[in-house]
Amino acid sequence: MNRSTISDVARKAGVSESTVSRVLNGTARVAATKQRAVELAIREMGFQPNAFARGLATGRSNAIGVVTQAIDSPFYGEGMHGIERTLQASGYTPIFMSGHWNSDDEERCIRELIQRRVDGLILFAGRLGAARIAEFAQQLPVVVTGRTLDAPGVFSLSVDDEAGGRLATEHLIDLGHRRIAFIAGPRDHPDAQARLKGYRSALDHAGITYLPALVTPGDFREEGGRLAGERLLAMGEPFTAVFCANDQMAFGLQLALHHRGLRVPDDISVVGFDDLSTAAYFLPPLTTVRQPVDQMGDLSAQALLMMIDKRDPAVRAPSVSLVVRESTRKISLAGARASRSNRAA
Amino acid sequence: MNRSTISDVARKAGVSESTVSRVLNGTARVAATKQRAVELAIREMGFQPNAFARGLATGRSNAIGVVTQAIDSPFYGEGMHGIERTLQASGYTPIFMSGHWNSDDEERCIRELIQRRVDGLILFAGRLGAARIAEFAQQLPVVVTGRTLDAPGVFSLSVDDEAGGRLATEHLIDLGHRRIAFIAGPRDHPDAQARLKGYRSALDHAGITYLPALVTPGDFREEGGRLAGERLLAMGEPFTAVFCANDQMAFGLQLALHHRGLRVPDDISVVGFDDLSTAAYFLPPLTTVRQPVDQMGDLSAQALLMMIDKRDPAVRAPSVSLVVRESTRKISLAGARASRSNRAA
DNA sequence: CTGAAAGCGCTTACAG
DNA sequence: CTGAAAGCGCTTACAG
Repeated sequence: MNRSTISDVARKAGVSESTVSRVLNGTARVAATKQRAVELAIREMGFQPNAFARGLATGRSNAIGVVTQAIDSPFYGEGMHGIERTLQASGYTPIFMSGHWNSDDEERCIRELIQRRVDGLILFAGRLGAARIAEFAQQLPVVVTGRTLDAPGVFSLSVDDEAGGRLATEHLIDLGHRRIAFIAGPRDHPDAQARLKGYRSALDHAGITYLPALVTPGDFREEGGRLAGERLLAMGEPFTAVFCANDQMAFGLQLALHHRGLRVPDDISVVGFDDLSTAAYFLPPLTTVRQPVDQMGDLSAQALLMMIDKRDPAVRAPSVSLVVRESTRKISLAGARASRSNRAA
Repeated sequence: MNRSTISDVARKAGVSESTVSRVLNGTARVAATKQRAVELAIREMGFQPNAFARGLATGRSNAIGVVTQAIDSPFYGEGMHGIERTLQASGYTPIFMSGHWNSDDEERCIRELIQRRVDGLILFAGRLGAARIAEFAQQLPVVVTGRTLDAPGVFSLSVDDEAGGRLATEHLIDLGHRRIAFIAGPRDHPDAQARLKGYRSALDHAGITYLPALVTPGDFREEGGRLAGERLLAMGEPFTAVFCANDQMAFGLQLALHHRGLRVPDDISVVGFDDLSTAAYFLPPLTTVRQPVDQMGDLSAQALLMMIDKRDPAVRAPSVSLVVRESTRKISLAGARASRSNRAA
């Protein structure tokens, strides 16, 4: 418990504290003999520099605050993994905090992180208001993903969600589907709104009329997808395919279908959004719009690192693409299917 | 960027730094007028105390180090969620780091955390050697889960994995299965070893001979389960059920079965271990041995908090139980199934 | 109830 | 190449 300090090391090695600090940080040349003496002392005493003292002296923490909505989400998990990966290479430690889908918690996290003097902030697909974010950005560099936000000190990185929504919907249309349901994301999520827009735009282009009864909101989680699926089935409006605003809801939806005895893709085609790594392991493997979430994590970390270095963040968001697997199929017995899903409701 | 300090606040409020510190921490009575003046100054200046200075002065960080193997794992995700939840209620901030399934990284994480002066350490289902852990435990309280480790300063919390392995296997035996394959976890994971032991013990009790050809190792991840499944099928040794040492491998296994045209549970019954929240959403919903991972997180955090308080950690690990869902079924056409799975190989 | 002062453990000009 | 000294921003006995 009685941890040794730099002065203990200095005494043992017969040098000054300054010298110990220099070998610790490699910040200046030190005579080879002293260097060795210090290193030996450090090893023998098991000395571990106190990051608080260091941070207080330097004004830097070598830590990055990362706020997502949940530590146990597959979506945020992949994002955090990307962030962790690129931060590690540069000597920064990420501190992950969860906003739990409400902006109060999100703001609390940010304050905590600022007190801990993180050198920068990544708000990964958050929902805190733009004004608040802009305020915080006056104190430290911040990058936001999943939205576009123009303010000094903030860099935003987001994928073309609308194009993704269009891609998914067009794929279903190409397979002959006309009655395509949509399970939307939370209304206040910018990316969720964009995906809905893409869905409607694809419908328009194909001359398919938009039916409000085929659109129902979800919460981006499995349970929300399941519930949405049940609502859809109860609605009585026939459909042969459903596009879900994210993969997790697509998983949940399929449980609802399963309970009704409906099979994917035989009875209903399903498309997701994200391409979580589990999408390929789901049964049937899920057709989805790929947005490389881990790569978004990498890129956001890279951008932040550049901002901390006072450089311009020169990264570009990856583009979305359709990954066709086994949850979608050409509509063959359209009438039968549609009526069957109808009857089931 | 020019953040205000406690002395700025003191000047503005017309009091001493000590007084500001007292209202900040509620550590002593302060005259109501001064109290208000200080609070006002704090608000107006947007003052945020510097956690480094505070930590240096108090010797405490109000942070807990948590090392798991991966930030994007569903298993560790649930554990981290539990930890986060109970820590939040007590004002501690968790710092999550990932060991990536190798003890070097794990040790690096611990050192980093110690430098940041965390007040305690939770090693959640890690694999670092007992000796190293015991050493670290001399510096700060540590709780380990998923293993039993007797050393001063460490508290271990683990579920009865052997009983769980027995439960799963007995369930399959009760359904009439005799040729039960086992996809094991990493050899160096104590909990993985215990589950294997449970499997063998159940077999023994039922008078079923243990067939090495039906046991193959995995890595606790989906891809490892898929690969293990392919090895099992290639082996040519017939089986009608498989017990997987965790849920993620059970998911991966089922992709391999799907690719061979084998259906669960019609052709093969599958049991997992953990009962991840996704297990209920998988298709078919997975029969599995439940160990409440989030609760293990809660409990480990509670135990650590008690240790930090110099109290005896008085928590007991939850017990495991079998959750029967739809991935297991009574063997009916045993011969046919077995030979079919054989032929497929 | 309140303030002056010492101290926490580092880093970093500064002088040599 | 090296050391003495000041300073980072708090907290906390201590004295009143």
